[in-house]
Amino acid sequence: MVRNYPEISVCNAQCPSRQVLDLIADKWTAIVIYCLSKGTKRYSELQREIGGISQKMLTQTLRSLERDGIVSRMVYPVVPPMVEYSLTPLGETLIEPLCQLCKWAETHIPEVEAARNRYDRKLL
Amino acid sequence: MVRNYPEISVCNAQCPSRQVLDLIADKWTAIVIYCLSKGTKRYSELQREIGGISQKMLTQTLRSLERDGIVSRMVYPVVPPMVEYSLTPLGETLIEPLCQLCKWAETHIPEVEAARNRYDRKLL
DNA sequence: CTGTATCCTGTAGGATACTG
DNA sequence: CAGTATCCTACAGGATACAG
Repeated sequence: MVRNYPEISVCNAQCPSRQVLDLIADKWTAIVIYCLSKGTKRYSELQREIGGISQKMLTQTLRSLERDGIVSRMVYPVVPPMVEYSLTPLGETLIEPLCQLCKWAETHIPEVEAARNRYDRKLL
Repeated sequence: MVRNYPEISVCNAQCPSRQVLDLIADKWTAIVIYCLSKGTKRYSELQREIGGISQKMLTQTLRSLERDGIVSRMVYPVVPPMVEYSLTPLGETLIEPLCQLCKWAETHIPEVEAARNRYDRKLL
């Protein structure tokens, strides 16, 4: 089945790409994917590696990503429970654009901070 | 001046790259930048092209981007007022990673929608 | 260990009206 | 035209406690 979209563009409010972008546009999604891009991780590993995330948000983010087919969840029937998370093939295709964004963030910190200081000083 | 960061990584809650990522991680920022990547635009043009954005959010997003040195604001002293927005050189460096993300969103809509349907059906 | 269930708060962000 | 100012609401997201 082929659906017919009025116009494929993030600028178009009706375009589903907006929903996809919305998914990325929360506090944790990008970071979780970034973390999983380095390989399969257990729940507790993710929690440990991602500084500041709450259980609720980690679970919620992972569920959402699972629903979207970006993350797969592997449950091992052992005691105590063990659950592994990894990126799906679809999820893998997100690594490059997302990592570029994270790299950008990591690389351009000083410039942004400088710009902010300049701007704030002007306002006085 | 060179600042010394404990560890440069988006996974680190103390890393300023988190702040930068937070900036992108709202509903409109990515879309506004995407729009400006196609050239200088007036306020009203942006509002017209970006479906669903309110005046408040457009102004707020633009101010924030200006503060971060990503967008520059050019005011022409005419009546009625005319204000042009464009990307700064720093802002230009964001185009590629951001556009890749938008492209991803536009390209992978069907897969994500399919995954969601699959997931939701399983839950019944 | 991997979650769920609640409660609670701040704030993102929409709607509307007004201004130089 | 390019914004402010205000009001209002939904919901993101943290803290805490509990469960299988």
